[in-house]
Amino acid sequence: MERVFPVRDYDLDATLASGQTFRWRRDSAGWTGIIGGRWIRLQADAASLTARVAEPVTDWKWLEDYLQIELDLSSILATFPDDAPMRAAVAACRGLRLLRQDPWECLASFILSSTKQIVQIEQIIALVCERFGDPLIVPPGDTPARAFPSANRIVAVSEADLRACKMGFRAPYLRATAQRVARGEIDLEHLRDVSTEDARAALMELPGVGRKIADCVLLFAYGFPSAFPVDVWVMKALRRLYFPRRRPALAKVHRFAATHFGPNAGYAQQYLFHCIRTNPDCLPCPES
DNA sequence: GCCCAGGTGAAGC
DNA sequence: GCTTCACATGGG
Repeated sequence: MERVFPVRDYDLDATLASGQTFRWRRDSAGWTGIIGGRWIRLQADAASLTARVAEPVTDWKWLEDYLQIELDLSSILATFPDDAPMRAAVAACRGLRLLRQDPWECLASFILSSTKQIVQIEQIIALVCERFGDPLIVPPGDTPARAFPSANRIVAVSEADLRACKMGFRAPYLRATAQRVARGEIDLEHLRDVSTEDARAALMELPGVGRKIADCVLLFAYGFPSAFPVDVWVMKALRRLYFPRRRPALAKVHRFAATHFGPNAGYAQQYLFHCIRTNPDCLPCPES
């Protein structure tokens, strides 16, 4: 079954390969992934996205929500600061979008992300899904696919079996956080209804979740627009662009981000991240 | 061999 | 408050 969604300003490649999600695979047929337990293949054309699913669908809201198809990107970009770095970043990857992902998968994925390259994060998550995820229905002849394992499922896996997925010291963090979720000690759905600060504080109570990972989940799963994850790449970009010849403390960077990048600071952050990571020279260098 | 990767938590000051 | 360090594993 197939469905075409007209879109403007949608760079599917940049969106699915910008380190906000880790399970999509691209080949000649397009991008193949899993959303909410459904196998899906996406193909981008100049003015539309074509979605193919394995089973009939009547309501496509789950996909429109995930891809943020209805979002008017230009109104977001208009809130970015009008400075040379942001102009360069938007010029380099206009059409990059933020997805609206499942909170548990996003949280678990980013717990596994610490001090790992994106390729390795993808490998770890692929192993976890292959070994512990439920099989899904795929079109006849396509590669088998599995769901991202639930928190309950992760709890049932031994730490040794998790470590065997090459996640190293992150295994106890993932398992302990899964326990909190499985026991209902944190309600990930409820976080949709609270303030950014309260949601962040709740996430940071979880083992293995600090400010950076919390901000990733706030931004990529819940859509809190001011969440501003600062990893080594974003720090590198900010230092070069806005703090030349300095080494600002993290707290200072967050204060700067909150005032300088506006209400959609998180969106701006993703543009900076994707730009500097894909082409270190794409952002203007003030002096040097 | 080296340094680095979408970091966090504990210990020390 | 801040800095330093250990924590696994693999890429370049």
